[in-house]
Amino acid sequence: MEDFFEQDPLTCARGLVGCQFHWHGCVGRIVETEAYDSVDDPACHTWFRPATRAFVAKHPAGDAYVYLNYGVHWLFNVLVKGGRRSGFVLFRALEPLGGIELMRARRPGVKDALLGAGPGRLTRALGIDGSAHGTGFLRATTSGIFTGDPVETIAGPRIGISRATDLHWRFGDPSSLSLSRRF
DNA sequence: GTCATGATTCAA
DNA sequence: TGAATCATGACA
Repeated sequence: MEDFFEQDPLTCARGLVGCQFHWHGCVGRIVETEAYDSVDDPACHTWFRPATRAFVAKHPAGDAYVYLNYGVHWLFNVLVKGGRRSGFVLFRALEPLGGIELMRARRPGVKDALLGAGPGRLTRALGIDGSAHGTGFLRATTSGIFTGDPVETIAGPRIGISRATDLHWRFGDPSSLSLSRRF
């Protein structure tokens, strides 16, 4: 699966929709992603953060890039490099498939379909925080990504960014009930 | 729909 | 020192 991330970010982001994301006892179906290009994408952290450019240079494809957004929520990305272009894929939403009890325990009172319906909710449901940053989670035994059944995947503008809003680099399964927002 | 929340990075 | 930031939940 590591060579999967040796493509361009758009191909990776689109191809991940419908895949299964395993994370230390929990499993979810990825239903929403976004692509970021490390070179000519003003919305990518590499555009304005030297530390992120260093991360791209030092880490292999498939390593996790995790950071705290708005001082409140951890966001989970995967490094893409080695193909025609490098960048990141942001995991924005997933449907719980396994280990749901663990997710519920982390988010008391939240409906199952909403446990992973957003990039911040996703990390909280899975228990992801800064300790996952820079790890090669694809090579671990209790985490990884596996192909699932093919699904319809559509594209739309990325969410929450102020630059390059014309690029339709958000991908998702429009039939999912666990999207962070409707397409 | 509005609004408060509040860590980290980086430039000034 | 301060501006910017790939969001969420509570409330009306």
